[in-house]
Amino acid sequence: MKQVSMEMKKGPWSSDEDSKLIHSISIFGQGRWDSLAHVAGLKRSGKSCRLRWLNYLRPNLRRGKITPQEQLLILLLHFRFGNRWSKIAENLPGRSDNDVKNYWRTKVQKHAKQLHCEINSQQFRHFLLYEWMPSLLAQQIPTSSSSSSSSSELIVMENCSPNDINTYPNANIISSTDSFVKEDDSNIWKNLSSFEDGINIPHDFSTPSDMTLHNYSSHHEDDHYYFHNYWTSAEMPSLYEMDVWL
DNA sequence: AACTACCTCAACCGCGATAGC
DNA sequence: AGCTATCGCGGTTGAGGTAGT
Repeated sequence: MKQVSMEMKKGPWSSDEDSKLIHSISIFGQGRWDSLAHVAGLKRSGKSCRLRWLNYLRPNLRRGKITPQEQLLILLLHFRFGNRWSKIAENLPGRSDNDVKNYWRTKVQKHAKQLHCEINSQQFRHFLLYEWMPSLLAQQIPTSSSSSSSSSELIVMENCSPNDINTYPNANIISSTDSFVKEDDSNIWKNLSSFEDGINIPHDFSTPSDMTLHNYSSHHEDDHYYFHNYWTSAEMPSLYEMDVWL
């Protein structure tokens, strides 16, 4: 029988409570949150402790405004995953699912409301693709000076055509929201296979004339360069990560 | 300066999934 | 197999801050 908790504290956390939780996690690690709350001497539910840790206390959390780059990624990933906030947050280092959810509710839903359209309507989708996302893209600042892990310069590809990827002979697609394989030459889009949401692309699919590849971020770790890109064509956005080692 | 409206975001709740007994 | 505890997720709320009047 589940013990009915007496005098469980709710509401904002004090710095003393934070310290106790951090100290306990440093000793016992994450998980078993109810017992963790107990050994920490906190009159909090395990649930509350878990939330406090994940959304506020854990290391490497990013604070402050969601950057245009992150906004773009949220919009793109929402096309793919819908309201699966934790899935979206996995792709935003240092951001919690709560951050993503809050952004969506306070900014995106509000905007849809102002436009008097449903958030999932074709009209709003069109607005996102052809107005909002391009405006976010325009706010991108090349990140070559922000790199910290290497002295090499970052390569930033902006608004290049799909085939420009072939200028990087060692480029491989390492993950993608769509499944496709880079060709040695010719048309890299040839092997675009299928979309999860049911729109099938035939294997002899050739690069459509209206396809545009956008780069919105790049970073590197050791010898690897990561490019996050998306392409737009026929109202179907896509997202992929390209790994280039030089 | 005081009031109000709006915004942000931390925290709670309910529920389904999973693990363990 | 069934029950209970725990975890994780998405939806929602509300306190505190800020901007506007």
